[in-house]
Amino acid sequence: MPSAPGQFWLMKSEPGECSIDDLGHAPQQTVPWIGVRNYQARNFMRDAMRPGDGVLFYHSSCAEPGIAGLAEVAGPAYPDATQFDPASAYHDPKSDPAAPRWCHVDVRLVAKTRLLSLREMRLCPALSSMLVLKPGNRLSITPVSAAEWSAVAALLNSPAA
DNA sequence: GCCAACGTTGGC
DNA sequence: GCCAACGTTGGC
Repeated sequence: MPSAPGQFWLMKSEPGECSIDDLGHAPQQTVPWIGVRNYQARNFMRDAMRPGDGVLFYHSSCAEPGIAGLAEVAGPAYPDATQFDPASAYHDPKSDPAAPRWCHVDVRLVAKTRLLSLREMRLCPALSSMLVLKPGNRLSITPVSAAEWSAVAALLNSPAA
């Protein structure tokens, strides 16, 4: 656990792209959070995240969506190199190298946890305010309140429902 | 594979 | 600056 993170976030990752185990096997257990092409999510990383902030690592678009581990923001945001790579799926021809449009932070593993499934999250009244549970929410990065973070931590420390 | 939600694009 | 069309996300 981060000792005293300033803020908390939930970050979605498709396990086929980068799972919690992929994060654990990465150098320094840290991955660059490349490929975000949504302005709101970018703004969270660029303007609001601080090194040490707590991250709920969430598996999306998979058989068992849910929180798979805890992580932390490893450093400040910097330009996403893939936006200038024509061979990359994340290439953005409209981005000006003199004023890069997309940036990202690095994310470091804190602890792999049991899977707190989306289904179980929905059953917990203390989590009902979480943005990720709102119908139709597709934002890949969402802020998490201290109360929500604590409630998630409590659920992770108890057996699956 | 379906489909609802919603962000982005582009014509006007 | 409106808004319809389109593309993407992501749970089911």
